[in-house]
Amino acid sequence: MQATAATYLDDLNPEQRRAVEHGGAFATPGPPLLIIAGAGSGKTNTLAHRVAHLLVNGADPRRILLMTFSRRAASEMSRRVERIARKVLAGKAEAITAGLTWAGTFHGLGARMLREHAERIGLDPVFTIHDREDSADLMNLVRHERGLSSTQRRFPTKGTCLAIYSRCVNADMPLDEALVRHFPWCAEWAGELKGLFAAYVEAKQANAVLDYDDLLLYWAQMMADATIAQEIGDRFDHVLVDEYQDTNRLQSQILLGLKPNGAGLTVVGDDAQSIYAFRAATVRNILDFPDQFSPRADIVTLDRNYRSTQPILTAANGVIGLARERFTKNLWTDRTSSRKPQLVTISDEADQARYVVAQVLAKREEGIALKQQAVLFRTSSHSGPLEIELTRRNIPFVKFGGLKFLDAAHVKDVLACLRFVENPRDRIAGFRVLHLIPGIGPASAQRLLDAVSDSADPIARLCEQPAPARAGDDWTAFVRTLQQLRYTDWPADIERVRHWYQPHLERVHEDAEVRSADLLQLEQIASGYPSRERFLTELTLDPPDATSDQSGVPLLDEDYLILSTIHSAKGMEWNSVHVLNVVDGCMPSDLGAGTSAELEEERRLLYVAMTRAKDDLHLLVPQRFFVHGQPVRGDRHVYASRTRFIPEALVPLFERTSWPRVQPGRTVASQGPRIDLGARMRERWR
DNA sequence: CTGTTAACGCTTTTT
DNA sequence: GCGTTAACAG
Repeated sequence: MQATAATYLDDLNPEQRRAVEHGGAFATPGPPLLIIAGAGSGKTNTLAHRVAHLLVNGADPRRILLMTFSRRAASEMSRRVERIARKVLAGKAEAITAGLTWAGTFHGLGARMLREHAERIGLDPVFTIHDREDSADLMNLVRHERGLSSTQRRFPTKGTCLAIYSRCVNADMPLDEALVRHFPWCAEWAGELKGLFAAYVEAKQANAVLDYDDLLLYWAQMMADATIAQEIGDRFDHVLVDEYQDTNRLQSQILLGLKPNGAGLTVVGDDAQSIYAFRAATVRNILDFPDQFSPRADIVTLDRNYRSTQPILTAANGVIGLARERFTKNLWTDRTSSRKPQLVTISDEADQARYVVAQVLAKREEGIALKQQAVLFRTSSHSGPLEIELTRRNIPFVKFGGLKFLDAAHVKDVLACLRFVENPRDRIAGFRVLHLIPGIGPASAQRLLDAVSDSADPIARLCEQPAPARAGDDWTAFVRTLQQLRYTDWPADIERVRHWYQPHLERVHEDAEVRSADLLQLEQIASGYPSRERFLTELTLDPPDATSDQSGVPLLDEDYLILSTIHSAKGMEWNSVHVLNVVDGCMPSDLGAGTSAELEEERRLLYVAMTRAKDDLHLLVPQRFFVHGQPVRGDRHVYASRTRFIPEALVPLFERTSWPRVQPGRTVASQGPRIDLGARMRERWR
């Protein structure tokens, strides 16, 4: 290696460097490697250095498979790789990292792999992908057809059915076992469920659609064939997987199919941050990884934390230290500070929102941009009161996680129309579109779909159908649009759909203007994709993940506060972090406190939230919750208590405060505004 | 058969 | 407070 080339590794600590240089600096793949990377230990940086190191030393970027948890993580990785590579390769770096085309999520890469091999595995190459809601709709259809919607005793809902199905697939678990372990209340329906799932699979095949699980399942099945597995495995010299603690059985099968002896395989993760067991991720994947190979995979542990101050880390270690299972490492740092994390008692959620706003504005006065601050919560809806307060005070924010723009009915309508012309066998899409036309209800829609389903060109056949009795002009307009869409013209297609849809939008929805703006935005997004197929696929697999108070994400140079579910905050960091509702019932969620495994996952969730903070951490404990489902001015409430994950013994690791500050002898009414006013004055001149 | 209304029940985290 | 489903009238 040239002496100058090594300088880009100089900033790494010895363990990081060992991880980066593992297997020798050559184009030939080395033995398997497991990197256990604690929170804030420079994991992304290390992985990016490893990729850059491989490239600098002659690895072919097109032969590197990089699997990350989200699309965002993949592009962040590519960005960093390029930056590092540029130090050595200067102008050539960009061209080389541009060759890094196999970087993305398991699901995204799976879709691409399957489309490439579609013919060989008997899949229609124009298959479309169902998101969760579409899958539930199809499940519901099948459920209905099989007479399961009118049973004497209530049959599980479509959502539950899908969850059971998904669990079986992702955990590679027989139905009976999945029922006993995760859905005991549905066990009496085992026979019916089995029949339902068989019919659901047939329906998907008849419709030429894949659901999320299929992308992994088909891929894994494809890898079970030795010939294809070798062919695909041989396309890659290096396979790197990020966030390995959050992968499931199916994903580890795929990985093993790609590289049976582990050569060129690198996985990175942290067993203490495993928070996706609810979708069948298993921490066993990471713990058992080394022993799947002989000789055993090498392990590098990164336990030096560069992110948080010592008091924050000590508190987080305290929380995770009470877990039932010991973890593989203890984090340490040399970032000293005298400031302990705050444990703040507040009266209710409204005060919680006011407190956060006051603190956030105060921080900004100290020079910490809003973007450097985040508010985290267990459940998307927990941020409701805060969102109202932020909107009222005109503070811009962006929210990650929870309900997405793509889940809105009007957006789904437009997408369904595009999906239907792309894949006319997709009955769920077809049904949704036909149903929009006034005068066409469920019966007519089914009849129309039946009439064309056997045709070689269903769209053409549909256009020839006589107008349904009460549809009239609306039918004519629909047919005209379909004919325009038969041969794709991208992105003009989406504009045509929008024009056709506009009158229906205005007829069905009160707030047509707002929704109409959303559709314009969708059209904007669409223009960034090269084709209709790519747009539909990638939008389903990587939906834009932020929503904000204005429609659309604020411009990049604007400053805005980050609101995020803890799950969506994975891998991120901020100077200042507020965690909402650190009370029993929210954390752990009372839905997730059933089994001890679920409870442990909730504990790790709090750990993940706490370790996002660099300098300042506030855990908020509102004492009173208003109960939902009562008259507007209702006063029914429950009292909550501090989360069980911070028992009395851990309290000394925090600074306890309450807000508004209670002074003896004063009544509540006389306290509030004192702290707010300063901020409000400043607010005026923003 | 379609569209409207009333009652019901459930309610996390995400690819 | 929400969306979904069942019942009912047109």
